[in-house]
Amino acid sequence: PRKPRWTPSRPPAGAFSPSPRRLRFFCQDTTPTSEELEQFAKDLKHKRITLGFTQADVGMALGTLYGKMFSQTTICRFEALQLSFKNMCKLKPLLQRWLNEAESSDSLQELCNAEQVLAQARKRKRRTSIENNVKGTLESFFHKCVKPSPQQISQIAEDLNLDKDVVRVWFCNRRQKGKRLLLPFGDEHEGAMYNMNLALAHPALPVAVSSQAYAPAPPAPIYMPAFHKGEIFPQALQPAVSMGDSGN
DNA sequence: ATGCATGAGTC
DNA sequence: ACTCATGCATA
Repeated sequence: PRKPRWTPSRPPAGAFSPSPRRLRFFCQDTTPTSEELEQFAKDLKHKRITLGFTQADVGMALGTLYGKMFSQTTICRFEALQLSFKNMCKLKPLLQRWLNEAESSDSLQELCNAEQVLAQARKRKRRTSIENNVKGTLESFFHKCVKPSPQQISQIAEDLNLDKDVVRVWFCNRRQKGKRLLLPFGDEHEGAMYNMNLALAHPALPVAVSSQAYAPAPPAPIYMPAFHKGEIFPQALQPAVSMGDSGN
C-alpha cells in the first residue's frame, strides 16, 4: 500500500478522471509515489552531475526546452525534495524530459543561455537578516501558535523591533517550510496529525525542536513579550523533519 | 543550500 | 490575509 506522504489532501487530479478504463495510451505517471519521486530526484542529481551540468544549467535548459525557465534554487529544491508533493509532480515530467535529452544527445550543451542580465531595477526589498537569537524567539512563538493573528503579529513585531511585514512573512515561510519535508516513518497513519502542545505556561525557553538547531546552545535571552494567550489556539501540525540521507 | 521576498490565486 | 510556487541574494 503506497501512501503519498506529503499532502494527499488534494489529489492532483489533473484534467482526467481515474476512470477504470484501460488507459494504455497515456501511460503518464498520474501521480507518482513518494518513493518514485525520491528515486527520480536522486537519479536526476546523479546523472546531472555525471554529465557535468550545474543546477543552474538545468534550470535554463528547461527554459529553452519549454520556454519556462527555472532558477538554480528550484532545481536544487527539487533534487533535495524540498518542494511540495504537488509541485514535485508538476516538475518531474519536465525534468524527466530534460534528462532524456541530455543523456541521448552527445554533448550538445547549447542549451545554456546566459540571459540572466535581467533588467530588474531595485524593486526588490533588501533581504533583512534576522539575528539568531531573534530567530529563536520567533521559533518559540511558532511552536505556540503557527498562525498568529495580524494583531499578534504586530505585537511580536513590536517586541522584537522588527517590521510587522517581516514577521508576517517569516511566519508564512515557516509554515511553508513545515509543509514540504518528507516524513521518516513508513506506515500508514491516516490523517494522524499530532497536535502541537502549547506550552503556554512557560514564558521563555526557546524549545529548539525543528530542523535547525541553533547550534551553540541557545541561551538567547529570548524574553517572552506580553502575548495574549487567551486567543492562541492549537491547530498546529508539525510534520517531522528528517530526510533519510543527505546524499553526496 | 537557504533565508527572506514577491505575486498570483483563494477564501 | 493566507497559501503556493518561485527566485534573488546571501551564507
